[in-house]
Amino acid sequence: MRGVLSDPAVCAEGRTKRQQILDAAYQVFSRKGFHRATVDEIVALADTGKGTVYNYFVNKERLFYILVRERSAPFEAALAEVAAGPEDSPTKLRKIIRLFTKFFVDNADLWRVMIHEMRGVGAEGHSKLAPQQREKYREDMVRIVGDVEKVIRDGLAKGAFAGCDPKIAAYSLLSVVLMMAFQGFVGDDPEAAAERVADMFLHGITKRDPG
Amino acid sequence: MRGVLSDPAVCAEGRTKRQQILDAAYQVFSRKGFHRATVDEIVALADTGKGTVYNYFVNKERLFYILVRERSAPFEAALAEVAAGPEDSPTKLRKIIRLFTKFFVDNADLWRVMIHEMRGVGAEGHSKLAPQQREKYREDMVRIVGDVEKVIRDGLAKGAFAGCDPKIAAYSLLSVVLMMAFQGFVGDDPEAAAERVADMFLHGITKRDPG
Amino acid sequence: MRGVLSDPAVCAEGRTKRQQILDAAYQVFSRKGFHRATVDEIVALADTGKGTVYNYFVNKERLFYILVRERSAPFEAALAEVAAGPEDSPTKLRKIIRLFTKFFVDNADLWRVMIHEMRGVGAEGHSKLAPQQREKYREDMVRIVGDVEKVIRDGLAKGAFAGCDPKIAAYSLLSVVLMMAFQGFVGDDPEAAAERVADMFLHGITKRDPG
Amino acid sequence: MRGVLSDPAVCAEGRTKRQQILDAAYQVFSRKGFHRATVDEIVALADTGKGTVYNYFVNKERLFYILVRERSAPFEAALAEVAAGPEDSPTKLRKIIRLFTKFFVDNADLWRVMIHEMRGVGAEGHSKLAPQQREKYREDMVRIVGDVEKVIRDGLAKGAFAGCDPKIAAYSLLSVVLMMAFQGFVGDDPEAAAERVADMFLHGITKRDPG
DNA sequence: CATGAATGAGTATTCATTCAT
DNA sequence: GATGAATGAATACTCATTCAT
Repeated sequence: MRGVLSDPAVCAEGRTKRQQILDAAYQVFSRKGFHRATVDEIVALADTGKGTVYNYFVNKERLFYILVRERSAPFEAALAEVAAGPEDSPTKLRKIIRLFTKFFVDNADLWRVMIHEMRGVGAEGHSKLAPQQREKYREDMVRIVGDVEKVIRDGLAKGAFAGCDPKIAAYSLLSVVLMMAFQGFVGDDPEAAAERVADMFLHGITKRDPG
Repeated sequence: MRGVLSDPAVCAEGRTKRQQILDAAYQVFSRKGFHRATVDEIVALADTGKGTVYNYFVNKERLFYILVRERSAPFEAALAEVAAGPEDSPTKLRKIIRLFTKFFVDNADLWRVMIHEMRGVGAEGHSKLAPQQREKYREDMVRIVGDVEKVIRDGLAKGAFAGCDPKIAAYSLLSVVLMMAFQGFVGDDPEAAAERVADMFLHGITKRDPG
Repeated sequence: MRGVLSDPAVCAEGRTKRQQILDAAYQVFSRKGFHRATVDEIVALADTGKGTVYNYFVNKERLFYILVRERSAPFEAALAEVAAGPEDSPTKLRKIIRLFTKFFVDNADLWRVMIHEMRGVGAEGHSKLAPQQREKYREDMVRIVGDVEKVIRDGLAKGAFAGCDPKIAAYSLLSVVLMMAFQGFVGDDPEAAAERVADMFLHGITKRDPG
Repeated sequence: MRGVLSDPAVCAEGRTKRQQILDAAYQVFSRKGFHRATVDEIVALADTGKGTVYNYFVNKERLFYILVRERSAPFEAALAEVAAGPEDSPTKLRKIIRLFTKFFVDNADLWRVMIHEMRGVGAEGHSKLAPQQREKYREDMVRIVGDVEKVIRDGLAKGAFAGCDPKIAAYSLLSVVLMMAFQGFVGDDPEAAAERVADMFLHGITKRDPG
């Protein structure tokens, strides 16, 4: 048997058809949203045939889901690692905000589409997505928010944080970073943007007495 | 001007056909989103004919826009009044958060759909909306966020707030309240929920020294 | 309200859109069978728009079913009338064979398609038809065959017939007449063809002693 | 000719790839009909590759035709033998009915599909089959029915039968046996079923005077 | 010969919009 | 103004067939 580099379906450019399709789908879904994205457009961008898409993905819906999951996986892993790490809670939270920010710089559009499609992370809603498919999104989402929530809950227990509901705080964090990326407020320096959000989040906007 | 009772197309129930359509559209758009909402369903709910919709609104897109605008108008007015009011900045901000929260309890779904359709408040995007239509949404949005931004900028100038970009802070506020409503975190007591957000927003989640 | 002649959807030619579609569907289904018949072709023949078909019929499957049912209804009624009539069994059977023959001269193709789609009158089968739809066909079929069966059973009880299973005989009758029509054996004189079948059916092909 | 064991593509189980495909095709075509049968399913059942099918058969249509022909060949031979045999006509006819019945117990589904595809044994029709392909089916069919027809014609000439058109009688016979098999009326005892059909066919259903 | 990844022509169905009444 | 029958452009998905390995 031949090595990976000459596996079937590996193109001259070294990307498999499957990857070409995912890359094209990323662009089209991000730009158009789920409904307005057409398989035809994805196919044209992927430089492949329509049937090929359906060889790799059972339907448009699954293509979208797998795209989101594959794009999110590295981020999810990094997030889990930080959440489980040894640092104190504020440090973890700053790291997490940096991770989120960097992730959303690339994936804000895709995520916004996903969140729209699942319509409120679990509520019965407006997308065509099969309920069982929506549940998968919800689970992925809950796992991510859950990591953040855990860090905040730890911080509350250890006296580093106070006066907030950890779940609400976690969702707030996510929504603010998502908004930042989405509005283009992150700009060229994600690190700086992350710091700004972290400061606001940790200390609020009220001026503190210097003394 | 003639009285309501002699207005054209005022029905027995005292609602004009136009209003019946808007009410039905609100329900359907909120529940289904823009794309999955069908004119047929709106018409069925409005207890009117399909053609009638097109007598009052040039197309589905404009119907949606006008719906959003009419629903937002009272809120916008109240917001502007508070923003222009005499109170100090933190008080204003708390009031604003309360207004937002109450508004979104009813309109979170509609707004989320709108924001999705305009895709990022101005960025070139995924909806079918004509660019000029999107620009209208953007203007409405900017006006609303602008009021909040002004209050924060005032607070910064007067030394009540510190260490934040007023525009980012304003958008953050909006995104957090929207998320709260959307996730069902507001519950039965919007006032309490608003206070929680205000506290988090003004003071952050870091534990302050009691001394 | 206006009379039937000026009802909406009544065309200049006096046929409703619905009827135009059914007429076109009859031709196309008869000529092409269910699968190879395309809605496009039906629409072209019916001189109407594609959407119009779906205003009147929920889908291609239901269009086919309703077509078969409406085409069969008068025949079914006549059959039931004869079956319930006062004549003796052989006379009834001859009348029934005449009815079948005349009916199949026009509808053999449609019926063959239907029988193929229901694949064996009830067995689990090869068509795409929803099981519940197939059950409807089966019921219609059983009702028709049942009328014939009853006549034969009566004849057996009254000593006019002998030596046959009434159900099998009924199905045999149907299959032979269907075959005759299908093979073009009926020709210009359905009455004569019916007599030929009736003779064969009543007396067999064995030569009887003249004495 | 080489022995079976050294034939190309003879598998461990002793069936050639070609035969595996035919066996699988028999099952799938019988169960699903021509259109709904997919090459994919046949391939899966045959435990072979998709391309292999096209090495042995030019296309799905020819695969179906060859399948029908190979399945029918032994039956055709036996039928011809009986038809050409020395017995008297009624005996031959009874034998033929037995042959038909036994054959259709296994092949009724396949035949019904074939007859549907050729749509009326020669009439211009609804399948995608090339006209020249349909002509082949017609020839096979005519040959089979022709044998039966000859036996009946002989019987008429020799005074054993009377009062029937031999062609119509032959087709009737075929259609009744096919129907019996298809409706599951044959049951566990094909011999008995054949006798029942033969009796009905030879003597009709009219009660004869015992005297 | 055997294989199965790639392909695209073909089809049912939806739904915003129009317009004659 | 009110209505709803008619329309057709748009779109996801299937599956027979090919061909490079």
